[in-house]
Amino acid sequence: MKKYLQIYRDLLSDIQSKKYQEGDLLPSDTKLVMQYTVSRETVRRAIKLLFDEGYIQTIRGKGSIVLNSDRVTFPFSRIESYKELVANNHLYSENDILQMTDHVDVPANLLFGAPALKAQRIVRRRVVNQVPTIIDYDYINEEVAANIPKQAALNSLFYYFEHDLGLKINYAIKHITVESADYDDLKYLDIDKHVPILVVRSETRLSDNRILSYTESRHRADKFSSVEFARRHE
Amino acid sequence: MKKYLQIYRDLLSDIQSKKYQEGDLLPSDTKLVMQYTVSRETVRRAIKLLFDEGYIQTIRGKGSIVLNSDRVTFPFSRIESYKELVANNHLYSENDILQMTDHVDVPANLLFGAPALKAQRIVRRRVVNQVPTIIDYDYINEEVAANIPKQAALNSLFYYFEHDLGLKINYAIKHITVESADYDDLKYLDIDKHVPILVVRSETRLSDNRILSYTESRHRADKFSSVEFARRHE
DNA sequence: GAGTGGTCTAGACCACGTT
DNA sequence: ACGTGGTCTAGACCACTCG
Repeated sequence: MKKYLQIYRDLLSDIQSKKYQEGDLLPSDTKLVMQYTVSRETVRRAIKLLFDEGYIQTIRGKGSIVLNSDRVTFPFSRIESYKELVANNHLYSENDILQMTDHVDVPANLLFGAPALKAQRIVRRRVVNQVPTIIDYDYINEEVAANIPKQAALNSLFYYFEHDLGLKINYAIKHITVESADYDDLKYLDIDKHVPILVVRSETRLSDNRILSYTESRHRADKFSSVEFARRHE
Repeated sequence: MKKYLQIYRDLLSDIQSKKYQEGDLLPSDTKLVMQYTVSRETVRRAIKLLFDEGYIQTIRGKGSIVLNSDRVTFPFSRIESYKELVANNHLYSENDILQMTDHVDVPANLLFGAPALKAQRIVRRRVVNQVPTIIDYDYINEEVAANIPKQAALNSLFYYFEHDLGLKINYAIKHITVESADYDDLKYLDIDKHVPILVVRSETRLSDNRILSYTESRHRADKFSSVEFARRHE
């Protein structure tokens, strides 16, 4: 077990359980060094992680202040599976599989500079609190994963990729726009044609930089909300 | 000058100038240690920064691969001033000041757990490539900055805060939704009432955790596009 | 086996805030 | 003056990729 991750998780869990509340100071570097009997750089790695993810604010000469981190909902700047999203936000949700097709072409112009690929196409609808809210079109690179079982698509593709196939998902490039509803949006989301659609098109890559999938996620914009933590650089 | 930042900037500039192209390997840690005559941890700080911001992918046993980073446009996960946005995207843009008012109340329910504050209200319109595209409502905390000159609002509030006032901007919490156009949207953006508005409401904080401002940024959604780099955690 | 990145140590000096 | 976080050093061992 990586030591800095253990310290990070311990502190994070204390923040999330409100043991440390907004405005509180975390234990100082020195205290954590003694408590965990590790070197200071190791402690600082854990602190840096909490800082990067917006859980704390570090102030020199003072300490590490806990910030308000009660912000979830649909994230742009991290990869989260729909299943995780539902769990984190305590939603009630159901999935339909609308289609599963093999050997579909994904043309290069949909991807961010990557060559075209053969994929398995999976179309799913997410029903949140009884309301049809999202249609996901997933194109899974057949060179990475083929013949995906229906049950994996019903449960969570990411869970299947990570736990069953042992794939390491690394990053995605997401393109966000707002568009008009198309025929299938009207049909499957049961909306009026004036309801806008927030569209997230993303290309997901593995740790070895292979393309795992291209996904188009179409959200009823009137049901959409996102909270992001943004830092100022340099 | 911080050594790791110098190394970071040198490498970043080589990436952006295409000296290192997509798929190329950066010099190894060992080479950078020799080149800059610094310790390895210092090199690794620079590499970690490039990794965190999505410029490279590190692969153990192999090296640091340069990724495609031709993605700009409106960012959610970083704080960027409108002026910087325009420069990075090579847009042609003009600003109108629609209103400047002193001593406006910002009620606590607009903020993320912070108490209400007195602010200077600045309303501006951004005209991008001749098209009125964004209306920004800024509420600047009067305890931090008061009597902001008109010229600062015309040029860049962030530039004024950072360079003229010496303030250190740290982070923001942004709330993103899609809404219908209101009366002022129709009037100042000159749009049809069916054009949706992408709304970003954000609370910006300084390094000492004081609130700098609350901002509501209303974008013509049909002109909006954003590209985000997202990582998978744990 | 040689080279790569990932983690860790035990020190050190500095800038800053509080007392 | 003292405690805090920020940076840096000169080592070390490990897991991994590649020829």
